[in-house]
Amino acid sequence: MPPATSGRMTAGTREFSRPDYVVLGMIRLGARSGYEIKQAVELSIRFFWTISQAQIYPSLERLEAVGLVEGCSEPLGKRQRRTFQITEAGETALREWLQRDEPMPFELRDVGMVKLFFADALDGDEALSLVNSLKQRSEERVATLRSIEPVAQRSADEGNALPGLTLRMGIAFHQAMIDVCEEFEHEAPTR
Amino acid sequence: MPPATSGRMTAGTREFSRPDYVVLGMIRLGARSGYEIKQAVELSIRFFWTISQAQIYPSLERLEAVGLVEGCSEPLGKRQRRTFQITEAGETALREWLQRDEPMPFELRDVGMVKLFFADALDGDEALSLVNSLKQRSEERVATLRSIEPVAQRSADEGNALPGLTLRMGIAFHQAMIDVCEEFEHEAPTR
DNA sequence: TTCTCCATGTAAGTAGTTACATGATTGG
DNA sequence: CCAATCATGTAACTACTTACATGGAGAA
Repeated sequence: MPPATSGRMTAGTREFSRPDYVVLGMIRLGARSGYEIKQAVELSIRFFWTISQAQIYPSLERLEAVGLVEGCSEPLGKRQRRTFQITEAGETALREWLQRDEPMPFELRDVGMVKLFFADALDGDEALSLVNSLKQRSEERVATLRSIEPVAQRSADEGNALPGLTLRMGIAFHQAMIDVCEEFEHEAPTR
Repeated sequence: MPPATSGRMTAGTREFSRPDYVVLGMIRLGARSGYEIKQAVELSIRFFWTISQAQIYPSLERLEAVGLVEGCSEPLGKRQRRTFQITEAGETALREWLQRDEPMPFELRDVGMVKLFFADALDGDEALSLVNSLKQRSEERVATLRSIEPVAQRSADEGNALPGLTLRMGIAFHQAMIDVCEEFEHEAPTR
């Protein structure tokens, strides 16, 4: 098996890392500076992808070096600022990536579920309280996701419908977790 | 804000990392050697937690050093082998961790959803084919999870009911993703 | 003046991985 | 005898992260 680097390939096929494409995609959606890209990520895809500021600026350099984005110095007053636009080549590269047939691992890392898995070590009521805290966690998540819905609606009106779909997915699978928790709460006392 | 190390704390409260507790929990459930722990993880919690072999042996050393597990040399023939059992102190520490009120981040990292988020850059049919591949991915996942159900049933019969709950959650939220994909497939042509 | 926001850049650290090394055992 | 499995150990690396540094702008 070839080493599974999480993005780049040894050959020449896949020149950019996943974070690079995220940066590229956010520029396409209108984020101009590195700062705005970070903000855009926090406002939108943070529930299934994160990126730290420290990654963004080197990534922008790489993308600019190969001409997928075009940077230009646009200071606000004396405050330095580099803004970026996606190029034709950038659009093409992004679309190529979106259509590329590659493994898309669904990576979940959840201490909550791990605790639940081991929770037979607890007494019944203690386990129930863990289930309840998991349910609460998902309820809170559903609430914050629902509060984003108007934003997604606006972006849909502007021709970007798919962000709304990822939002629906987020809501749907936290709702699914809530349902399982509730089923258990009803079964549990009669065990 | 204190540095958010993903497990240990600077003070003395939380002496062990999350992987340490996973190792401890697996020993409690009957995994004896480091090798068996790795296998147990792959057979059970791998969909929401992973651990590499290289982490396990150092972790076992730490746990043994503080007396949460008791190791003993049990070679099979001339093949070296150290087996472990959980101690009273280990059981207590595990239960304390399970009940500990701490943040339980639900960390999802999914290129599939990222692609979907950006997929308005594609033509309608291209986007549909991405949605379809996401749907397929979840269908496959649901199928493999369903194939584990008998194993979970057996563990439930032996008094460990909660692993089955994590399994149901896994099935439920991949089913939820399938549902959203299908909704979209039905809406999309009429957009 | 002080706080928050805008904006960039980087050094140091961490948590994890892969890859490799070793070697016994079992089954075809 | 060869491949797969059991079993442990570790060095090198990767993909990030946090923390810190700098400084202008606007508002209270």
